[in-house]
Amino acid sequence: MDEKLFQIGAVAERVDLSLRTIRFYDEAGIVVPSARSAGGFRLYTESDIDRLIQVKAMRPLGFTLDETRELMELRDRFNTGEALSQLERAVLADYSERADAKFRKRQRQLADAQHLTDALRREATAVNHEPDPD
Amino acid sequence: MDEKLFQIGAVAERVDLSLRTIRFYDEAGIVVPSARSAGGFRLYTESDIDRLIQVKAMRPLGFTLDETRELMELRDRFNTGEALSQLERAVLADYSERADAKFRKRQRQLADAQHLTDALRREATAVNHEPDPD
DNA sequence: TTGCTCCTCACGTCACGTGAGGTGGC
DNA sequence: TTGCTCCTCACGTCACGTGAGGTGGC
Repeated sequence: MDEKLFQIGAVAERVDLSLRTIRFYDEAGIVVPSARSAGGFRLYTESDIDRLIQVKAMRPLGFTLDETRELMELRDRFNTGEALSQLERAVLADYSERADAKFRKRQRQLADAQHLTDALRREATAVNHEPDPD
Repeated sequence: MDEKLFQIGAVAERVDLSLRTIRFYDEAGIVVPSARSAGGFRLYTESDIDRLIQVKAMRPLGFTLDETRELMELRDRFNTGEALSQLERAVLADYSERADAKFRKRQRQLADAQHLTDALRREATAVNHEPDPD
């Protein structure tokens, strides 16, 4: 295959995650690099990097890393054509519903945050058009 | 004034924050209840509750609690008609800009999360329409 | 008086941040 | 060989969660 491999620094820059976070995801078994150099450097393939991007995208949903790992494993097995048991399919469907619910919750929270930033902007604008107190 | 006062439990239910979080915001000086009962119970006014709602709305922006407290203090002083110094007005404007930037960042992150939930929904739907593996 | 609500420690947790000291590789 | 990149501990941090043991108030 002779696949292109990336060291952690290049990966961090591409996906915009800290080195610590990427190492942490390795330790937690969420995104384990496909290879290591002779000297022990983590070496990531394009598909490892895709996985990191997926995991990063999940973060706003507020799943724990344990949940994230379980979900990623199920999705991997589904996307590689592996057959899932009845239970596993139910678990996958449950994650999907919970993800939707969490997404809608974040959307509401972000709408509230927007109202706040709007109010803040009005205040900051107003205060800088007032006469100087000296 | 004879203002209506609320115990922490009623407040928690109204604003949908945990008792621990509300106590934590008190300890951190972010939302300190306007009164205590003779027995030491925290007693919140409507305006205390408004403050809690504002603080809650700020959370998705990812400011630290120290920053949140500083910003709330500046906003309070502005909204009660107090004059702000040149420096304070600049700080307020800076918070406003940072809040906008953080908001837009969260918006992008949430859009990424939506793509992920969409993909997940497709997978979960597909897997439950496949033939049973037994 | 009972029971539900609240109180203050104080330790635990989750997802990392931040050095400390040491090695790898173009 | 130099310097930049990476490594593994390991402790720190932020925003709370979670009991433990005790008191308040309709």
